[in-house]
Amino acid sequence: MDIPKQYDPKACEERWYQHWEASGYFKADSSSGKPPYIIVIPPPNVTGVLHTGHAMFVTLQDILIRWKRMQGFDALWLPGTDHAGIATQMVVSKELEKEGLHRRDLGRDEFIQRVWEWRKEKGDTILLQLRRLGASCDWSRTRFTLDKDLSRAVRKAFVDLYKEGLIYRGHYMINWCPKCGTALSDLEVEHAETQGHLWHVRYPLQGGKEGEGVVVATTRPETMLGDTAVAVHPEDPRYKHLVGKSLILPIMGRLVPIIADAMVDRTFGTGAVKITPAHDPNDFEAGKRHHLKEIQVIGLDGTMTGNAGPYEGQDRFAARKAVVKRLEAEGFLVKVDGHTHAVGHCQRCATVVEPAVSTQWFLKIGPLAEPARQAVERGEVRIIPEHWQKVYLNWMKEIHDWCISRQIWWGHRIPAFYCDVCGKAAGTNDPDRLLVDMEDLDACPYCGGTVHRDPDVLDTWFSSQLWPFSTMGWPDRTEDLERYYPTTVLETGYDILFFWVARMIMAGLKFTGRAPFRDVFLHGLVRDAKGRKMSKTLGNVIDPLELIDLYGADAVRFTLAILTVPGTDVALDTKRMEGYRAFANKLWNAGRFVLLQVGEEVPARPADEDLSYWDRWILDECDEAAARVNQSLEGYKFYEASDALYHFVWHRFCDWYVEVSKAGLGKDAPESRRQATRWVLVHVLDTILRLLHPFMPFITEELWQLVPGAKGSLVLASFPAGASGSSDPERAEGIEALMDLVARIRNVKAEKGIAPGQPVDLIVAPADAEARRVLQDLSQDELRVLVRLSSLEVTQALNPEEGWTAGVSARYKFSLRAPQAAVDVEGEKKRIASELKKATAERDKFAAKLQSPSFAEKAPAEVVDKTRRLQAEFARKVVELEVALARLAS
RNA sequence: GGGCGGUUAGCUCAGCGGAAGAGCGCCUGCCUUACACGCAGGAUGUCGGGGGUUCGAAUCCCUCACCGCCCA
Repeated sequence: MDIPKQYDPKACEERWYQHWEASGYFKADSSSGKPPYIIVIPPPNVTGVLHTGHAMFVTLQDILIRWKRMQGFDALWLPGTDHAGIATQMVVSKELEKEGLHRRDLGRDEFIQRVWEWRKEKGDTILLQLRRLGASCDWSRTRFTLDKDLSRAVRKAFVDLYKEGLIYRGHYMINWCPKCGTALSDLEVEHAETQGHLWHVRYPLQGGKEGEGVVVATTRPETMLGDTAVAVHPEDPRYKHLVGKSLILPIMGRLVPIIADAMVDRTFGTGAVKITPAHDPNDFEAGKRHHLKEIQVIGLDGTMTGNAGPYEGQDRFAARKAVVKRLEAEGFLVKVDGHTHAVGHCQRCATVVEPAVSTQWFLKIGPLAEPARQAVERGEVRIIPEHWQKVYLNWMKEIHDWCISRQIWWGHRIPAFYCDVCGKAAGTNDPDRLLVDMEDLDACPYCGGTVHRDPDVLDTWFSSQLWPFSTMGWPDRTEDLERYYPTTVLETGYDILFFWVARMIMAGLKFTGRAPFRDVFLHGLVRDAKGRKMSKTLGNVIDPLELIDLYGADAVRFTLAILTVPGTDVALDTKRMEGYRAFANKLWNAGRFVLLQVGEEVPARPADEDLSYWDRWILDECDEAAARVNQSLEGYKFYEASDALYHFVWHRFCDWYVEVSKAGLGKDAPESRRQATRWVLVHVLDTILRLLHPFMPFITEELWQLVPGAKGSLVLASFPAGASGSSDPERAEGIEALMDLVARIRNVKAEKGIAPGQPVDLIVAPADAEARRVLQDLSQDELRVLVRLSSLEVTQALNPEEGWTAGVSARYKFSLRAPQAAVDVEGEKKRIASELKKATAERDKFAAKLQSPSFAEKAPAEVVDKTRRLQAEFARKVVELEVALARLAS
């Protein structure tokens, strides 16, 4: 067998992936009779590039899926992509710009054609990239949100909600992105604290004396051009007498009434607020209450309208400056304060969002939110980590209607029609709700006249909310829907809890009567090494494909998994990744060692009595590790599971058992001992590879194929269940005491400058009969391998002689001598004194505890016991170190 | 303004009622026949400040400070 010294990911990743996929291992099999375990993928946008967020979810979801598949579940991981309306339209528009074209130049149909072409080219690259990470998706079920079937689901959902009266159309205040040229939902607006100004402007009182008037404070002075009132609090003594009178609007010269409204916060600014119903959500409401006119002064393109008088055609921000300048020049500007406030920005293009009044489609959310709230409250849907549940419930309580229409072209076109003849209009004037249906209309169902279709498309998330069941064939009652819905786990980033998760729960309950998943696990966001958000402007974006090239997919996956601590964002440090590449290599070499020792023969299972003390110990540890992995994964504790594996493989198996096995494999060892050792090595390696496979699929498969007796693929091998608590605690303590002895001996050698390879003479005196048994009967050979010995003597008492150096460990004291090493008495004293100091501190700490009168009474017996044991152990150590020190001094 | 997190070794973070931990970094030795992507040894912490509950607090409660996120 020829195994290279270094693991080379490039040599096997692609090969194994192709083999797995071609063998159909990832396909769910509804006829298998196995219990199903289902995850639907958070569909990546077809905009095309794999980012660390994708790497994260692939890692976590693939771990779950592979783990459950190995456990014997009919595991289905359903993949797909999202058309991502605004984002994709933006990307393709930019492509067009390179050709000097605007989408309007092409027209709607041709533009959409171009997007489809683009999608065809890019849409599947992302799915290929997911494969590079090892994603074991059932690719035969790949879906796209604009597929015919999924589009039908979207239409069905829209039609049903419309017929039920939950979808309506109306003239309301919405968020408008002037750059994207579309309405946005509240969620698509990101608020950023911005250092701005609070301008105080005096509006003169009509018929008042010179200087008489009301001062209003505003952060957006350009909107004053559209003011139609000034509001004060009805109880405000400063302004009570003015209510009903009128003010002269500066620049425009228009009269605006002073109205009283309880919404006014008397403590903010001057206590008087200008009312601009067309450009502020609160003012819009106030305008409705007081029947005020809406004067639109800022157009949807972000420039001032004809209503803005002298500023018509100016950009909104230029107009702001100009207005302030003029107010100042004319003496209306009273003062300017610095003021930080939250400014809304478009999630997609970062443009400042404009509150605007516009006719849009809305989904009445209350009736959907209530059951969705209850489902989580009752625990039908579990959100993990738990604190997100509070966030969810909080949001559900304050949820408001959802603006679902978008003024773009790429997406699901709203199936609503308007009559050109009788004026019947879907959403607003359609008494029998005939103008929205599953089939397109050719003629008005009311008058037979010609109709035209709504040009708008739906918010992308409107289709995403149906994803767990539209991908399964809904609204048809397909086999897949019957078997694989509801799904088991929804795993995604917490940043789309509202956008996606909450809406899926609402839609799932509404359309299928069932919550779409049982568990929701929300992972943190991947940030850079310093914990900063990755952004193009910061230049700290990490490309997962580059990482895979550098470290291998397994190391990338393992890093992401072990960094996933519930509730915490992930700081991705490539230093860290180097460490897990080293881990992969460590595993590789452990495998190399075992395989080279064992050869191709399948070792026979040894009789129980042939197992050594160390054999039994590592088998116990192995069981414990397996149990811990299972338990941790059940609770979505990816960090715990990965850490348990890392620790077991490196610091139990490699550091100790592999070393110790060299004794069992030695030429002097009896054949039964060698047989047993070989079996244990193979058994533990096999278990490790199975346990690690969900985390590191490639390297584990590559190695496992070489394990004697391995049949088929590791993908379908059974996952070890392990057993916790079944191991022998006395043995574990015995081994630990030996490890401590070894560490102390190595320490003495290192401190004395004896090279690790230099053999020493050793005399060990165990502290008790058990310690003696463990060393003398059970571990002599092992000890010889762990520390190079030229001679070993186990005695009752140490008789110090010239040239020997003393050491004390937890259950053993010892003397060692290196033939050529000189004894440095002063250095020796220093070393022992420092050990003595530590031991004394420990002893006193426990003694103090025991001395507290109520400790023994109130603390549980095993705690008191343990404290006594530790106190005694350190007390003994102190005494022995003191003796050793005294000898040196004499 | 409302809510939610966080503050533990130089850095990134576990631990969440019973001996202060990991990885990386740092220091000192080693090519010891699986691995230098390695081996062995070592140093490093008033567990943000203050108060309380408890036999016992990094861990529970109160309070303050600072940092971050979400929602208005």
